[in-house]
Amino acid sequence: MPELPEVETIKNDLRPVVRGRRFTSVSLFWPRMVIQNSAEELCQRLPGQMIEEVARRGKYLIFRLASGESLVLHLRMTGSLLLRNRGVASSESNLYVTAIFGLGSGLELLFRDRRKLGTMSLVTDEREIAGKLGPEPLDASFTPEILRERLSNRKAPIKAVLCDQKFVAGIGNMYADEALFFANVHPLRPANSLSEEETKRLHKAIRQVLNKAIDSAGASISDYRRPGGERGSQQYAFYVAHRGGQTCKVCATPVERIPVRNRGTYFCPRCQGAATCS
DNA sequence: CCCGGAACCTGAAGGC
DNA sequence: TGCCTTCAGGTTCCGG
Repeated sequence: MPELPEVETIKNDLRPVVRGRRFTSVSLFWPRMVIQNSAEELCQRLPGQMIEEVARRGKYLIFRLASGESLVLHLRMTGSLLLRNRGVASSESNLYVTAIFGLGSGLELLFRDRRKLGTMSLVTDEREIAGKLGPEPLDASFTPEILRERLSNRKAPIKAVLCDQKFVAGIGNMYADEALFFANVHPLRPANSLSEEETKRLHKAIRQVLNKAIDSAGASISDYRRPGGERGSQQYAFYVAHRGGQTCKVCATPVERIPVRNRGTYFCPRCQGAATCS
């Protein structure tokens, strides 16, 4: 599941390769993935446009075009991007392809998506999408004080609030579990019940967990691959995420799995205390 | 505004 | 072996 560290890795890998190139063609095999505008409009307007920059906002990947427009992609759960040279196609890389972008001199960017939930749109202003998101957790402007203030009027479980993209952008199921573990906070705690000390720990844990995952090029627990096809390695370093039935790396207590808002949630019942008291 | 649940999707995994 | 059900989770939409 691509979250902030995975999309950041994709951005870092793509940038040196595609910056300055033009979209020479686009083929859509699942037109419903185009949102905001129509598939026909995107196919008409994108070819010929030059890629000035590749950026990330939350879990969105953004191709900033010289025209001022932006192509905005979201990989959702099973989407991935693969760079390849035309002609060296393997049958494996042809699986689940929903779109192919031509990038000139035989280079292609494939959008692959087993469950077809990924999206793309061509917008005149990237803020049409990025503007609805909460703060970037790795920005200097995201301070412990900002986090505490934003938590103060939310009483939903802290796990659910961390996964809310309008609250903070880029955190999903895996990294919410990891951050709560390192903050020693139970995932079911009401968000507004965290003490100042716990909020500071959570702020620090969010940054550490995300930065460490970026250093590891993300976590390939599902379909996530880097644009060159390589896997990330962060999944091997998880403390609780997707480790149900295994023991806590800190205290050896079995890691538990519970549903929180219908999302599989992993935590250590000893390190992360109780759902109610603080 | 806040909260919880359904819908969108389909391969994988588990039960019988 | 094979059919059937359930699960996976990011986002959007809807109702309370």
